[in-house]
Amino acid sequence: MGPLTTPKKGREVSSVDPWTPTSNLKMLISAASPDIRNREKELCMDNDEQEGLESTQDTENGEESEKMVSRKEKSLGLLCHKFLARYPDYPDPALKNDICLDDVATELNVERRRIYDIMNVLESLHMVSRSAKNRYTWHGQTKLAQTLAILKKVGKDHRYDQQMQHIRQRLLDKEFDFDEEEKENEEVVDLDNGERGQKELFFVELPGVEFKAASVNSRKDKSLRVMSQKFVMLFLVSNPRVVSLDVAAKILIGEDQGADQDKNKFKTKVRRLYDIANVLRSLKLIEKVHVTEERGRKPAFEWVGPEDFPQVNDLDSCPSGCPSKTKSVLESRASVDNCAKNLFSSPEAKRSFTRHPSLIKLAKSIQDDRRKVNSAPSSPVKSALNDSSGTDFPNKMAQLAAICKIELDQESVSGVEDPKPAAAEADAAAVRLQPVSSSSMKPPQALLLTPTQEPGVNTTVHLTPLASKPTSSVAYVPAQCSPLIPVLLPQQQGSGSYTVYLPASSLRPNPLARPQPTSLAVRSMTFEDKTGQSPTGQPTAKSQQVSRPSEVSPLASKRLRSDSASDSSPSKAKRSDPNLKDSSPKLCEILQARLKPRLSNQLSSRPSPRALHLDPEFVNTPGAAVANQTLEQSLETFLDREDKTVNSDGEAGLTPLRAVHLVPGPLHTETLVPAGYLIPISQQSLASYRETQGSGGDSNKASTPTCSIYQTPTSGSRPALTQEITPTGLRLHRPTATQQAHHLHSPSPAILNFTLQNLGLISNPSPGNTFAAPQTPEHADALRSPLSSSLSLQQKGVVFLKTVSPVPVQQSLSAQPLTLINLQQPLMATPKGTGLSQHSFFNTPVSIQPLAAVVTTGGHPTTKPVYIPQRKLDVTTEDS
DNA sequence: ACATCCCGCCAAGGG
DNA sequence: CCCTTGGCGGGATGT
Repeated sequence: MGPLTTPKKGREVSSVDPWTPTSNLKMLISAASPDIRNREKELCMDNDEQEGLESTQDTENGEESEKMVSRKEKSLGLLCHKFLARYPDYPDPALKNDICLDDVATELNVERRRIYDIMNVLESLHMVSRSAKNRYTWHGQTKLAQTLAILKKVGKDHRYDQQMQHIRQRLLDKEFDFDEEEKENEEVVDLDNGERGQKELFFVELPGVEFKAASVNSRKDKSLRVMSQKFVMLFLVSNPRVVSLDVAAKILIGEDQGADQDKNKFKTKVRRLYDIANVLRSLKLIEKVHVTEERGRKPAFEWVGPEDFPQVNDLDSCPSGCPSKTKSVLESRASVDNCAKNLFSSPEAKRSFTRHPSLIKLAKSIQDDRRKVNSAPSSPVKSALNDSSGTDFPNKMAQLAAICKIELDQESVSGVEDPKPAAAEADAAAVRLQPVSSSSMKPPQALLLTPTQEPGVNTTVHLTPLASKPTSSVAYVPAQCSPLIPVLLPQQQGSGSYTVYLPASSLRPNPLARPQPTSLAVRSMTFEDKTGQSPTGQPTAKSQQVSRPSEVSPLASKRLRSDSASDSSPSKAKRSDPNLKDSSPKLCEILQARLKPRLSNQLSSRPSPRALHLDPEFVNTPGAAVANQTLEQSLETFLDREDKTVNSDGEAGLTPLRAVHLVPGPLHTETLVPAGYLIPISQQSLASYRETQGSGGDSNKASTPTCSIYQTPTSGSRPALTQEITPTGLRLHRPTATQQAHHLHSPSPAILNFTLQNLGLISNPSPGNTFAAPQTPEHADALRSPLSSSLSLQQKGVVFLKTVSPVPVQQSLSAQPLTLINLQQPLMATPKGTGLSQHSFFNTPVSIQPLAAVVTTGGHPTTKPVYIPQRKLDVTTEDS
């Protein structure tokens, strides 16, 4: 109820008044805290002295007074507020919102260096983009939803959630149980690591935003930018949207981290995280909180931004590429070129990607670290965290797949192809609709506000169909499920595609050595309610827990083995990488080619459609040597891999249940990803591939072309939500049923496939997501996998966030907490919620104690699985 | 004593 | 060579 109302309100409000964070800020600033005003005054002018002088004793001069100003007044967060106040949240695309660093620095009266810090994080969210030397272009939140969706997707692909779990566990273990379990875990982990070496990703770009300045290209991988994106990803993939500083730092350090340097590195990383966090706070995307464990409180941040968006799917929808496509063939071309450039620093790229110097540096450092860590043959690694090298590969593949999907969507849209099955259509519709519904979130509003842009473009074709069908209902649902469900991004400006740069860090197959636990260990958590309010009661959700190492280990080991077997060894992976590289460019071309005809007339404005960048290092990976394989081969490999992985997962037995029930055939469906790839193929010599795949991998695909595949995720996601709601035990059965029910419209095999995919997808989305990635080798999760989705849900459901602010969002519904929560969050995102929060925030200018957030998890009755929450976590706002 | 994180040195890269 | 970027870590400031 609360949630519902909230949303409505939010929407209403939004409808009435477009949500403009900036505007709100401005208003708040002007109206609210004097402190802020003072600061502004100081900045802007000199006005007089107002009370602001407080700190200063005498203040002879305004200047001096400023000097006296407490450090807080100079905080990056405050500076960022000031900066944000200067631009509209949703700038008119038509206008050129140019930002001159010099001017800003002067006006804000700060050193330039500080502006760079802000710009870097804003850039990581694509709120600005460097247009030229001293110049940035302001995008505001126009692309925020899309960006977040992508980041979430990428984060999941990289299994950040798992990594976090591992780290947390590790920390806990160390703290608690030092030895035994740890060792086991370590070993397991090690194995996993060996298999997967996870790669780090580099900067994720949006289609429309790409780096404009050539200069920029070279440094895309800069830490602040990338770190910021990673940091955000952590929030987006974690169940309770709470990320503790130490965990984040460890993950961001490069997974590896050796014990020794760690300390220094850790400190530095933490410093940067604070910098980033301050900006994100000013953006109202996160709030500071404290996680309380038995041991003590740890600083942490909670995501308070929009939640919803869909994953990659969004992109697809967004991609509406239509517009982009339309923009121009030229652009596409250009984009392609860019892609190529990005991907390959040098022409030689194929063979070995050249790294940018910076990259090299990173790689080195990373490698060094890893070496240290790994040096021990069986250095412990966290299974979850890392992924085997193979994993990395898959991740990349996934990214590519995502891109492909997007493109496919576009194609389908433009082309109208689609033999989609009804179900697929429905799903698609849902997805597409979502954007709108989702719009409850910012994005939608944005759309409303600025109809000009996106409007027509993207949706034209897509929307229509959707609308026709289930629109409202469908849309609605998604919204609820939002978290899991893929939502289309409202903003379609950008094409769906995004570029991901992978760092070389992952060079080693087993990158992660398990970090040694630092003093900071985090515990797994269960959230308890602190305030008595645990929401309505149900309360108990558990946060996740870590599966016990011992338990996991066996499975993990199994999994690993299976994976390895399936994977055909590292060599394969290596090969694939190269292939990918090759393929990616090709794909781009292909896509473009396809698009061109359709696009024929488009506005040239559209930048590149999408580019994928794989990390050069990728190439470097173990074998490094790479032969060029044809795209086809690469694709095939990729597909095979996925299949295998999938199978392996099944083998793992982790969650065979799901797979089995859902679909026998469907399993193949996983091919979703593959499908994406397939698409590209189709263009070239696609047909053959598809067939091959289809026959070999999935009959489904063949039957349901890309569209179905594409959609699948969406539909799947939804169902998953539902399922999740249900208790664990029931879940399995139920979910299926529900899903089916959802899909009832069209029982076609395609549907089944979708369901399967969905399951997989679902699993992915779910925090636990053990399952999600077909490829994931890991392990411990495996146990969870079946449950994982449920757990995650539970967790979600369980967790209640309370905001000090009136808004609220806290209610948790007993029945389907998740849904509610999701809604709420979105609501939060919605104007009202935000407004409130903002108010609070603003009121307390500098220090910000925005909302106190309390996360409580109840006991978590349901979790049967191994993953029982071991410890409690209390999150409290830190105001005090 | 510890958490935060500002400040600004200084290197890298581009022109 | 100069200027823009921005990594990085000392050490000040807040709690």
